Amino acid sequence: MSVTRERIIELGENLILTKGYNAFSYQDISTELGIKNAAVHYYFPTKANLGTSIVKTNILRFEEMIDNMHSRGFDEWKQLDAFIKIYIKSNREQKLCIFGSLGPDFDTLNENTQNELVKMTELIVNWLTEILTSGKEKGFFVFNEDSHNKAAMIFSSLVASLQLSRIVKNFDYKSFCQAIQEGLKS
Amino acid sequence: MSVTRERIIELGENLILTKGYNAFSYQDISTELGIKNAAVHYYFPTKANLGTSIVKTNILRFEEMIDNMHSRGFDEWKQLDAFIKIYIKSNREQKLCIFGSLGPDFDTLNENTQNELVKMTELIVNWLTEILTSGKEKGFFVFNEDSHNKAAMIFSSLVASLQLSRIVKNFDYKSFCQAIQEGLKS
DNA sequence: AAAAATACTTACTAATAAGTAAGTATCCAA
DNA sequence: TTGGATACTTACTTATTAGTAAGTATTTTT
Repeated sequence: MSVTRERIIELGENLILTKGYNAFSYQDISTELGIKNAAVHYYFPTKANLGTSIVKTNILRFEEMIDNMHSRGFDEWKQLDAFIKIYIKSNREQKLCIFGSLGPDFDTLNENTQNELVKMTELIVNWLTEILTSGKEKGFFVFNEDSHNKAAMIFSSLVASLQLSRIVKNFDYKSFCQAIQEGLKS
Repeated sequence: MSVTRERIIELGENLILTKGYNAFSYQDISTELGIKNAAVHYYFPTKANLGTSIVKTNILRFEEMIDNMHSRGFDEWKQLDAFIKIYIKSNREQKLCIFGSLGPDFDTLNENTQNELVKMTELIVNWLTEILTSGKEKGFFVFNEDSHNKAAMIFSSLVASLQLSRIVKNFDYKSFCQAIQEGLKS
């Protein structure tokens, strides 16, 4: 596949994660890549097209990560830890996550992009629910809440705390993530 | 103060909570109010001006709520419950909260708006930290985490789950909030 | 009654946005 | 070697945006 195409997706994603979907333009991408605005339209006729592709890329990336973890025989703790590490990395790079960034713009998104975002979100929350459930059964995790609610809690915490971290000074994201994990022990 | 001015703030806030800051325009407001675009500029010369006023209004509203709860002698449970009820109401109205909506757009906001948003966020998180601390001291709340992390967790959960609720079908927001509160008992 | 403040409208400007049609250069395959 | 696919550029259009300058009607103050 085309290198330019991939760089557009990468740059578009970064712009969404820093400025938000409705604040970035094709010009932002084209000037950064040293090409013309129309060249971006060559690969992605509409912004909705690009948005959808970016979410689809995120879905693929997540599915690959899960497959990879399964093939490596990761237990529930390791899987959760790997997931949390993605957020720690995002925080280090001063970025949000795709859900936290596109979520508030949901109503302004194209139907296809909305559908992919729904797909991605359900994929993540359902996966989290499952590892919490099986981890609890195995005695790894201790919590009283319903697994789905607990999954939503952990996911929501990670998502919105990326925003908190950018806004509240001296917010210790790593310590926050540790607290989430510690909370699953007792 | 002017009725029109207040309706602009109210409408602007609603637009931020549904479409996001960068997706709404003065035209959205003026057509809804049956006035001209320039009339909105009469009250708020720039969009940054309006944004800042909206956040300031939210700060005032929050401070009034706290004062009100203090004068009514609300204990920590009742205070937390009142806070959570705001989110339940937002969810019922299919809205996000101002932090969850402006957070992702932070870098695109005017400096004054950013400062107010920081102020509001710290106000909320510090207040939550305080009631968690004193509630724990009194034996009302039971949790092992550091109060500040726990406050960030609860706040983040409430914020991002408003987004989750719009995106994931069959998400039971009330049950989710109950789970948060139950989690403070054992 | 005159002056001034209030609450707008009219009629714009300048910038930026997404998007497109038509053209060009390069490379690869038949 | 020629035709077509690929990867763009040039040069636009149309729409929308924030923002403004100048004018008008109404109310309030002096």
